[in-house]
Amino acid sequence: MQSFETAYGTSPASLFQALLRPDKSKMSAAVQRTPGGKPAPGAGALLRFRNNQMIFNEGDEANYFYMVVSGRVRLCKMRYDGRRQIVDLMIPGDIFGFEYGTEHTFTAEAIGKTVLDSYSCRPIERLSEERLDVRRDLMTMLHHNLSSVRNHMVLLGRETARERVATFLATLAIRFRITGRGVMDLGMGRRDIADYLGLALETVCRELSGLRHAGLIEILDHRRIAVLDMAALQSISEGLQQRRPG
Amino acid sequence: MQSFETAYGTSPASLFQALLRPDKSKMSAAVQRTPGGKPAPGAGALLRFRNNQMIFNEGDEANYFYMVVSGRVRLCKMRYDGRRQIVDLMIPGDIFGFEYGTEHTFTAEAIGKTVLDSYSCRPIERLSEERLDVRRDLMTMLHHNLSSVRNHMVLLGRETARERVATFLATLAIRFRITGRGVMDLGMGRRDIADYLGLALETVCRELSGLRHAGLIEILDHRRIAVLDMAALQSISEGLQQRRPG
DNA sequence: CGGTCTGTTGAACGCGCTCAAGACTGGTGG
DNA sequence: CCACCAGTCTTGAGCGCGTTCAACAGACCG
Repeated sequence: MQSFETAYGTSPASLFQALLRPDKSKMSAAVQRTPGGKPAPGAGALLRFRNNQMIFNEGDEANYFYMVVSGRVRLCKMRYDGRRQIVDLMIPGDIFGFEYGTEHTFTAEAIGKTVLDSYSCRPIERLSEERLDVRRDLMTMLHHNLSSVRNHMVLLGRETARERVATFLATLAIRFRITGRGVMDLGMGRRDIADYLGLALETVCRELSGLRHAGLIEILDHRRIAVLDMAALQSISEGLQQRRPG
Repeated sequence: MQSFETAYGTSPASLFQALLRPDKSKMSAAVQRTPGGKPAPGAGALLRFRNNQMIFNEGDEANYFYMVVSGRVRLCKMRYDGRRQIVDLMIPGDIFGFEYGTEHTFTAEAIGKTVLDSYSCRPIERLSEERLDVRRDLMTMLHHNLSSVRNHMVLLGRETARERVATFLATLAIRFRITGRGVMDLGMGRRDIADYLGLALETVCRELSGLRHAGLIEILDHRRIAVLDMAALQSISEGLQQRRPG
């Protein structure tokens, strides 16, 4: 079974291993990594956030970017009437908030108790002007973000509720390096899942119950879910399950 | 009234004016621009596409990128069962297909008769290693794409059908530099609009009819729409119209 | 142990979808 | 030039998925 303490996101962290290499880096805020690969506080300032605490707001000046050490972070867009869309979810190891422009284009909030490593944007911008590999990593990170966000657009535009929840679970499992069976800590409530998947909170509950009754998952407690049949989850996620008979 | 011949996309074209500056550029494939700002064929190879013709497929090796000279291009993702989500729409002046990675992460297809200017990726990658301003423009373009795609996620996840169609029209009008009243050529059919907005084709028809009956637009023919009340369109787009009484 | 927040389940509604028919458009060949 | 035809658009009718509203159960925390 996967340990949550050592689990961390695929996305930009691995890319940034080179970027933030302490030995070669001239940047003072270099990230130190423990042998196990677990993200650990580096020379950047460690910040602690409580549940639902705002990290930065859409429109704020972008002077810092962050790496998740523990907890979860939601990147979201709000509308005046309270409707909310989570555009990305950050898990330990993920990096967010780096803008080449001047201000943040989304709001970032902590989900649960969250620890972040924060870095000033300027040094890395300067570094990227000196070093080719740093530039490549920044570009790769941006492209990776763009690609994953586009995949999520297909989910929001063209998937059924059941498919969305299955995709969410399968994708999260992969990010946590769970291949077959395994337990994972969602680290967030139904409200956040719903706003990420573009569904009502109650629909998320119902679909999770449905997947449980189908024997694909087990709901250990509100936050922790055991994946029992990853293949079936992925099958539903890809729409191979009873859609359009014939 | 806006002339379609001189209209071109806001997004990356203006950013790339500096990038592809012919005088300073060492790249042979420099874009020449007419005084009016209209995108014109440069030293890049001119390619002509017929309606629905594939430009490149998801997974294809990414050796070229393109600028739209005339026509429209859809960037889309397909699912096995035929469901389709258009992740971005390109209008004249827009640039697409530049990947810092190795392969394209989406499919590109021409909508209607379309002319593209094509450029090899390598020269610009080399150029970006020499010139700071080129790097900045590439980064800015990527960030712009990321930001606009995230805005579209809010539409797909949290907007009503009426709001989506109003947002579509208002956004397109702005891209065509229409401020108050004006006529614009959508350049695409209802099917494409539907797949861009995550709706059924019939729903797009109904909502367009609704906006017409409300006096906000006029449908001149299948492709051309006159915007009569831009403010009202934007008001609906932002959800300020009768949602949640009280 | 009480209070509040979160999750679950049921019932009913309604938005947007599906299915279907008809109108319109644009392109083609006689 | 017009007749034809295929493709696209429009509108109607009915349905169903996911939402809303509501009640209750469970979990967490002081």
